[in-house]
Amino acid sequence: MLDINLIRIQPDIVRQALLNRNEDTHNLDAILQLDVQRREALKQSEQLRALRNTVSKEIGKMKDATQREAKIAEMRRVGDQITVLDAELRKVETQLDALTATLPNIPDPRIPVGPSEESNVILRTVGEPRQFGFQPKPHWELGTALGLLDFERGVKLSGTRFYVLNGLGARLQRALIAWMLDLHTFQGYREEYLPFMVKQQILFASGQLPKFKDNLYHDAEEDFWMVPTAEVPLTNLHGGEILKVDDLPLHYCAYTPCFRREKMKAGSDVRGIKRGHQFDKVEMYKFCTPETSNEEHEKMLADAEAVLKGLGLVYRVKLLCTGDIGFSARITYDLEAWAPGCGEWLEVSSVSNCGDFQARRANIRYRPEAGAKPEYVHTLNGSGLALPRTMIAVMENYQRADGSIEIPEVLRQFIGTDVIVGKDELRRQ
RNA sequence: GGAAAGGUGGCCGAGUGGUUUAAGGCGACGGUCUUGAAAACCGUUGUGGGUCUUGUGCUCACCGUGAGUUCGAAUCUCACCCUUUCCGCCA
Repeated sequence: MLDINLIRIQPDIVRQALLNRNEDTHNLDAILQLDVQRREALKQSEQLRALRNTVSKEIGKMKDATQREAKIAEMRRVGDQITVLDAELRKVETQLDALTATLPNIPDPRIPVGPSEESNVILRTVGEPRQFGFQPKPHWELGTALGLLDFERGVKLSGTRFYVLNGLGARLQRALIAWMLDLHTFQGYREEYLPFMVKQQILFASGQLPKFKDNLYHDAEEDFWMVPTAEVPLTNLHGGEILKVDDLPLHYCAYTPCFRREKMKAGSDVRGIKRGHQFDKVEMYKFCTPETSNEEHEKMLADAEAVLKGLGLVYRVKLLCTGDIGFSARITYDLEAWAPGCGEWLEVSSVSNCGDFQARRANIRYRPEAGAKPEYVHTLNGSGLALPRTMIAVMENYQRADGSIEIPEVLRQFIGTDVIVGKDELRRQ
């Protein structure tokens, strides 16, 4: 949520931000007008309330019955006026809030301006793609041959784009989760186990609602919404709180499944486990002061990169442009891992600084010093990492000519083997 | 799911329609005293909005949430949420 004072005083900044994001600006003019109406109605209503408050107190002390009745009648009329004004005020406020809630965050001036992903900038590529002495296979071939992946049974259970991980396939994912959480804990993030279903308000605060309702799953009868990312419950962990400045920055990490209703383009990403309605992710999250958020953002990027480095994967770092960053973000780095089998750079992480945008929606503040007014914290989130795509990168990069898959060093103690050779070995496990 | 009791400031806790402008206490902060500290004493104390004469300013709202009754609601009515205890069910 943007500060209404900012919108009022510097509407041009907001207008330019919308244009840079390739979004239209007509809501902005409506907001400015509603804001004027709101303050006018509020002023009138409050003046009448002030009058009623003082007169009502006098009524309580009045002895003269006639005089008393006259004042009561007068205040009854004032009350009626207040009722009318308040109804008007509520209407205006509802409209104003609805429109303000649709305004995205203002992009950081450091990011490239551009209407679409074409304008994203690749900052660096880390590592050299491995040279294979054979044609590397895509993970769906490797996985099914080794008995790690079962697409048919996934479809049987839940339909297209669902899959089952078998045996060491499931175990590889669990090993990745356990190792990543341990790594992040070592990096200073506290591990949290969170609800996977949350209330509607929680999704509003992190910025998914109202705009992206179509991408969410929810219970038809109860106010339960399936989380699309751990960022949602993590943002709201401290919702409505005034944090102690000495406790900042707060670092959290969490493993959750993620549920996303996505309109999948027919024919794209159909094969394999790259994109589905359900996937697992380990997430990092920070609450910090405005002064440190840029620095914390860079550190979080390094923490996400450490996961890729630990796994020995080749990746590149992308700085997203104004047209491609998320609704709540001011600046976002994407990390893309190289997958030689399917020949793609796979987005495995997105590391964003949301500034005070989510903190306003979730009302998360801190007191800079004793006695000072509370101010909004900054919030940051980053994947560390998304599991299916990390699985793809590991499987495809560590495959050998005979179709077996070597296990990255760091995962061996979690999975209990150095190599996945095939179904026969699976049975012996 | 059933029954009962509850929900008031950072915390405890009083408050059943009008000196409540939410008592009192604890804590915290500031001051006096002290070589220093403690104690004692004095003072201060939440959040958000509006407004201008930017002030120790004025004003509105906030006692779980939302409606309602009333000239006036923490207080009365209704609905809902949450907590605690007991019963039932359950991995």
